[in-house]
Amino acid sequence: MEDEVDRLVAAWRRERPDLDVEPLEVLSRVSRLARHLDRARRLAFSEHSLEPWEFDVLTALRRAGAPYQLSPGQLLTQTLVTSGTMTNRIDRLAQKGLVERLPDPSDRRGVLVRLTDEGRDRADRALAGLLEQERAILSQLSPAQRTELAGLLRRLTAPFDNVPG
Amino acid sequence: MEDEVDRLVAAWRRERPDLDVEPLEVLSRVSRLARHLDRARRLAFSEHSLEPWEFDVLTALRRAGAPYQLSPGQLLTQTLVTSGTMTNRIDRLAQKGLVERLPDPSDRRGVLVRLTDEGRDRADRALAGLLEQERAILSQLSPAQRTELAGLLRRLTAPFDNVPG
DNA sequence: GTAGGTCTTCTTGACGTCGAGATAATCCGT
DNA sequence: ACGGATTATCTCGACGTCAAGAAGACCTAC
Repeated sequence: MEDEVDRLVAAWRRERPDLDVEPLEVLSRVSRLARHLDRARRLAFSEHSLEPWEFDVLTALRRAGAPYQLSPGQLLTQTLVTSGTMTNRIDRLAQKGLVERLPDPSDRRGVLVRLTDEGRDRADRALAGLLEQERAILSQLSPAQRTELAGLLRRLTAPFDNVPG
Repeated sequence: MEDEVDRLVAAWRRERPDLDVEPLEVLSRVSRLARHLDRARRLAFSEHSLEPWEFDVLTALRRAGAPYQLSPGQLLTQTLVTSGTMTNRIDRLAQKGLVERLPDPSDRRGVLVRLTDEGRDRADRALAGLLEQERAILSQLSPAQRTELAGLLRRLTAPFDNVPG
């Protein structure tokens, strides 16, 4: 089955036969698939009245385990947004009663963000819905292919996740 | 080499052992990698004074081949943005002299967006830079692995690219 | 102890995107 | 021809993000 990237690559080979556009076969698919996934996630979360950005923050806290609290800085590395964005997200989640800000007892510069009970329930319910949807998308692949794909992607993400940048 | 998604999945297995979170091994990596790629692209394009969104529109037109023109609607399907966003993008690119709007001779509702000579040069130069950067990222994989990865990703993107949605 | 550098979080203003709706032209069945 | 449905593009207001920088707290070497 052909996709948009096949058409895109064919067009480049026609227009710029002097260039080797093979990298696009992988990385353009990654970017486009992520965009499609964003849209699908937005739809799936709307059943739980959650936005994708809310889900990202709430589940990061949920994963931390009891007492479900992390610093804004820790949330940054998990969600890949800037600090200004995170401040804003925490503000809005706190206003909705899904998280609360506490002073960090061991560092007076710092803050701890803690999930409320309602925040935890919302995160748990939305996660179940997301997994169901993702399984449907991945049904195009056999279990072995999914493992293979995850392994290849890890080789690309690891350098980003393990350097200072 | 471990990445953030390995840590994320391990955390879920600890906190929610009742759930099968295997889908995240693939799809969370796709989303996170796309985010890293966005940042890297922004950096690469800044050498050419181009924003990623400008690159996306200019290269779509460049790929179309002479006379380098497409309708706003055709640009939508290639760039995965909404129509309001595309109108705005065309406005700003036209103001910079990189594209121009022409009436569609065969449909008076329609418009054709055409690349100017400068727009074409900018697109060509930025593409070369992007490919160089992407090759560096993909150097983590052998040629055979890159082909394998592209094929697996195509199976996931094709359903999105080939349905009305 | 104290000065300089480094963290951590928050503030601010500009920017780009989205979603919903408006407008205008085209298509199609009768 | 005609009316209704459809299509193409644009308008507008709300929203979320970013980048840069500010303020305060911490740390280390002297």
